[in-house]
Amino acid sequence: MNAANQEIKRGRKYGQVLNGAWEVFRRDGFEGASVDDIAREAGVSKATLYSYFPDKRLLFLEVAKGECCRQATESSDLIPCTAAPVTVLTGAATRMVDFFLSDFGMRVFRICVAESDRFPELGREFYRNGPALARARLVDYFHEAEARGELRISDKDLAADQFAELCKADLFSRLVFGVGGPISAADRTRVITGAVETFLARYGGAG
Amino acid sequence: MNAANQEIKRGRKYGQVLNGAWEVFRRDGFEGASVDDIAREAGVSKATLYSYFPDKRLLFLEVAKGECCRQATESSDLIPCTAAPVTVLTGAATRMVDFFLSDFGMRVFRICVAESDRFPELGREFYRNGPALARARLVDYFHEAEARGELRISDKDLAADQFAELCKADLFSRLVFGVGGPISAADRTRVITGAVETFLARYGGAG
DNA sequence: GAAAAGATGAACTGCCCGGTTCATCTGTTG
DNA sequence: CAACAGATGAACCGGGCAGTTCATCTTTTC
Repeated sequence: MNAANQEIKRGRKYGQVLNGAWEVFRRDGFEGASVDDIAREAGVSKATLYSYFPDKRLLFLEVAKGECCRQATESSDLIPCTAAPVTVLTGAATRMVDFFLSDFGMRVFRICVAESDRFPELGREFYRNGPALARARLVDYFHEAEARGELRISDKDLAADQFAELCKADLFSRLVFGVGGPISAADRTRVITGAVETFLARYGGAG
Repeated sequence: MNAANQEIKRGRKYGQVLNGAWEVFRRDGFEGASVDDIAREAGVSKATLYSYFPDKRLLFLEVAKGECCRQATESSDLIPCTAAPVTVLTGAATRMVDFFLSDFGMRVFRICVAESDRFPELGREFYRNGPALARARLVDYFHEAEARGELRISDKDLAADQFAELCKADLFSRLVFGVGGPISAADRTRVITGAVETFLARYGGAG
């Protein structure tokens, strides 16, 4: 569709290469992944791989871009925003927690951080059609809810960011630093309800 | 003092090596740092370096451990906890934001994330004498403040985590994903006051 | 000042990896 | 069947890096 794709030859095994590359990249990161490993994982010869992609770096960018798009379209299912704020916010919090506790969310985050020097545009790309979308949707909802008198928020951008951060309480450190053992369903509901309660304590119209 | 230190020979240029290694590691990460670079940066021959440390991995662990300890002892200056909650919390928030916006905080975080596969114990070590200390101090303060009737918190651990997360709103994403340009003093105060206000809206005794 | 301990630097080994090449094989199309 | 494009794999190149070695130089110690 765009210029970047035109630079890259397509062929029968194009998809195989992308899938195998994503598998190895997310397992080993950019430096850790060897092109031989990728070719083996994709069930493709190294020569074939290099006939599609000029080098490892572009292959990585293509894979990451594809995954971000997939993620963006996948999570574009909206919420019914007319329900009570507790309901809407709990749903949003659940989806956010599910995401960054997911295998995918964690791996992408890891790679973004680890490769932020080599691929600064990668983090921006991921943010743009990931967290930024969620944030925009939240802000939209805040406007509607405020019009209905359900919420009262002066700095809606900050409120959205605060809500997202509240959803990470406890869980995020445990994941990133490997502390506190596996995360149970009870842990998740504790954090989610806590986030919603704290948020509504500040911004709830009935507060 | 402990077993690990006994395994490592000391010598005149021991400190030089550690300093140079830290410099290169925090600049280039673990994989990115070459032992030759470290030796050059430390003003020491490679042979000398290897006479102290059996391999690159142990050198890295020693450096990271030392930095974590230094950081832990450095930030052990307590807060006067009898002031009004707004004051105490604003002070705490400022210190937290300063930390994870600092060069050091960001680099250590990056390395922890990037090297979490190779060095899972590193993240735990960092958390133990970094965020965990701050959290414990906050929880202690919550107990005292609650006894004075200034705060009302049922789940104090969760509250401490929420407060820490609130301090990261907006700022964290911008740092990690390289979005939204440099962070101004106004950005910081906006987030800090917002965090304190939201926290007190939920847990403030006078709320 | 002499012996011992430590430091030097430069060369060297072995390994891994990114990228290239090429002769050969396979599948498709007319 | 013939022609052709794509796929193959194995060998190869060049470079970088971890780790070793060693003969020589410097510093400490007595």
